Amino acid sequence: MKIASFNINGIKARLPLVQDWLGEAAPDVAILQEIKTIDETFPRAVFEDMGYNVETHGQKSFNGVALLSKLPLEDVTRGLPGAKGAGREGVDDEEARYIEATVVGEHAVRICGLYLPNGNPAPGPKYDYKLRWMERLHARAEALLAQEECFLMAGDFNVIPQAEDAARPEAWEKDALYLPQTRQAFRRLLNLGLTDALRARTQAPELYTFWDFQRGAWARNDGIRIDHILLSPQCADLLEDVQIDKNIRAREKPSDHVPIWVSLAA
DNA sequence: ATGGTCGCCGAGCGA
Repeated sequence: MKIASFNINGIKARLPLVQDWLGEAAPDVAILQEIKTIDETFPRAVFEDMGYNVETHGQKSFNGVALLSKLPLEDVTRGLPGAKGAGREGVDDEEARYIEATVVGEHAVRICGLYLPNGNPAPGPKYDYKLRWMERLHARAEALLAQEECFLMAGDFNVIPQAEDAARPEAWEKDALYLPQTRQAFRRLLNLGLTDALRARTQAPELYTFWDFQRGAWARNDGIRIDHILLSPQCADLLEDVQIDKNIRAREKPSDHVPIWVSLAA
């Protein structure tokens, strides 16, 4: 089972690219972030015509996540539990950043798609929200780990885990993506027993998933690795391959992120 | 130090 994550930075602007990529990469499951639209205007029929089941958790203009799957998406939940002032219709967050569903192939895999808050500027209320959100994600991971089943958390974590995950780490020292507290919260997630799929397979440097639109970052390969797929122990047992589709960044009208995917014996 | 670029939508914010 091939499972891919891609921050598309707006589905309206990215539809041709996403269609081309899905046709070529043919993931069984695609986890999308920053759809930047409401559920009603997400072009679900385009993906249904390509053989995908579609579940979205959108909002107007910002954020928004979606799951596409060739197999049925079961037990879909929207929103990360634990927000202060949780409320509307079972959704636990003002910002649409989290969706879960189960896909059943040879094994059942719980898919957790997430768009973690950027957190800049730090310090400040946005950084506080990011750290609280990471605590809530930690709690959700603990709850899922207690079930001892196969699950993965994938998406745009907005975390540069280590210096080798940035072309110029010194440029990020005061940034919410790389501050010590941010990286500690990410390590705490891994220390629960989750596996960073990419780092389980390679320690190679310069494996980036994001290049800023500004300053010719792509042309200079001034990238960072902030899109991650974390595997539960039962899921890590099934890991066959992990890759970053770097070539997608060189296309017409690219996103600033590229896809990352795992292949599981599931 | 600043500005540089995108996408959302139709001004300015978020990244």
